[in-house]
Amino acid sequence: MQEEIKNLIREALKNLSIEVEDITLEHPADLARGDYSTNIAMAIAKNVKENPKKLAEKIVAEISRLNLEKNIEKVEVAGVGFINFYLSRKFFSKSVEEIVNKVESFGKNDVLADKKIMIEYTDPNPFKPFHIGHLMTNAIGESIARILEHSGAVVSRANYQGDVGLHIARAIYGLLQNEKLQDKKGSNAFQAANIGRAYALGSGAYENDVGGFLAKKEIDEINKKIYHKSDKKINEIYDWGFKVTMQAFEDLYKILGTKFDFYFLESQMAPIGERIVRDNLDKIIDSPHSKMIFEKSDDAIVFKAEKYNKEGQPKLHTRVFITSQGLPTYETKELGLTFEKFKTNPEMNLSIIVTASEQMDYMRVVAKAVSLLHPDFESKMKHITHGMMRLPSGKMGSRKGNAITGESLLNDARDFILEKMTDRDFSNEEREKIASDVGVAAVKYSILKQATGGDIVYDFEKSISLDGDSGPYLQYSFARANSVLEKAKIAEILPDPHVFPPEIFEVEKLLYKFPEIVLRSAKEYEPHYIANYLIEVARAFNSFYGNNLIVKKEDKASSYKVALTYAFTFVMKTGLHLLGIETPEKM
RNA sequence: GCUCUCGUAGUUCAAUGGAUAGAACAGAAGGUUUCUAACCUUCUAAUGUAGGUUCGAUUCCUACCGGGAGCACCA
Repeated sequence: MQEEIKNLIREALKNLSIEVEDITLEHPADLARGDYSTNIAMAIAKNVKENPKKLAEKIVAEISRLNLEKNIEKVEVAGVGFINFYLSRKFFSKSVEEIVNKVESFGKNDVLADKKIMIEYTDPNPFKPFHIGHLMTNAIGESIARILEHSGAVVSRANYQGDVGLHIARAIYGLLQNEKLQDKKGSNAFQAANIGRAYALGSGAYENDVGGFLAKKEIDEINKKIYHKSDKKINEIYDWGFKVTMQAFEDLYKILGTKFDFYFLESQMAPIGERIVRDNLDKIIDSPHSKMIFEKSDDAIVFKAEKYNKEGQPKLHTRVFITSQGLPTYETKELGLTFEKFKTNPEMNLSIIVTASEQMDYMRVVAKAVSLLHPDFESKMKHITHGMMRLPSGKMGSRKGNAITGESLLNDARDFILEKMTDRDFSNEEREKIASDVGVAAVKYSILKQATGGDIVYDFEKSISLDGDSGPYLQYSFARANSVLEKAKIAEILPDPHVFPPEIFEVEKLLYKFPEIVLRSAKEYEPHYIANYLIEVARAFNSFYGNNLIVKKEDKASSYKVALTYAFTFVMKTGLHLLGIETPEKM
């Protein structure tokens, strides 16, 4: 449609002997101002030395002369020189027909056809709680993965875990201090929660160790034992703790709707990265200034990235890759990880990492090192960052008063929804499943409704709120629409997009835009365009629902309204899927 | 100090350089013998400050003010 209108404009301009390179065509913010709009008259008015409004009128006259396509109802000049296009009733009924025929493939595009993309996200560490930041990364990563898939990409999901390091020593210290926490009965979540408590215990002991550094010393000792696997008892605890916390994460992924294809462990990436760093130590790379990548400095191996700073690009700084103790740092592991990803997937076109924005600066340094070592990779790496979950002061803690973890938040959301569902007639199993899906929707939506870059002020009450601008609102609209369709089946009213009524419903003016929205989300790696769009569509549908009786035998347009309702459910279902949100048929 | 980010209704968020800055929550007023009221309808209310570029700026540039993050052996 967009191209059709552009060609029409181009033709009209040609008749007026005006040449243009590019025509911008957009949707006016207000539906009352038409379905498409162009600013072309204003843009070229200066060059042609004509009043923009008069020019716009000439163009419109020309377009009208060209015989309007039957898809366009009318064209008019508005404001200071905009040309607005109003699409015809027929266009909208055809778009409803298209959606009904395509079902859930409506909205797909092929800009990334056959591209192989790996996306790494979530990255919780074994022995530590899955906190709300992981929830945030997971929601964003999963949604982007699905959006890219909808654009034709072959996506693999990767998770990267810190399976060695001080955090584990702290947890094991805690477990040794309080053996009750080593309870091996109960669910994975229960055991993992105990390990989380042990971690908090060990962490506190490590940091507040004023009495002669006993705890600190002991934890450092445990750390070495973990590294060398030299202590049988610690090995046993480690094996159990690793397994049970990783399994607890899996249980959460299942609830969240994520399935990873690759797991990378820090301990395995370390030697890979270390070899790369040591092999390139003091090596002069081929560059006009004969600069080195890795060099020694105060016994450590560092990368003085600031040497590569360029005007107009983010400033880089020095990072330590191998400590003076000879141990690889996070940067080296990340370097190893990057190379390992490309090695595992030689055909990979793009490697995406999703993390919090605090990691932005050193990831840039790592990326620079990678691209100096392997220039091919430079354009194939993308780091997507998101803000922090900030808590409004005085509102800490979950409903049960504990610290908020990802799991407690999801549980609280689910319980809150269960309370709301008392009047509905469901089996226990159904009820649990629906409450879980709606709870996940509430949390995910509150993360995905805003642009990924910024912080999110995390308000528990609001995040599980079901009103207005929320995930459950979207699901509710979907469930309602389904209910209408059930009724239509019973009444034997079949959908028919051809018998349309004269009036055009607002929801129709939104549904056909879905593919454009998906495309934009894919290009910008931004799920929130879809979230905002779905709210608009849901609102329009709820309004339609409120003002029309859809299933009504006597109404000739009933079968059209049923078709429109089907179209709405398909778009909503697909859109929510792209956000990583389930669509219960009933709620 | 340097770098990166962000400043929009009372609050939490939108707005590919365009028209009357859009929602939600909170507040005010209505709506249920009809398909799920987790809903609908109506009202009140905002671009940090000062310049610049432009026909036109919330958006781009500069300075300032204010919040957040990062800046050598933690991840």
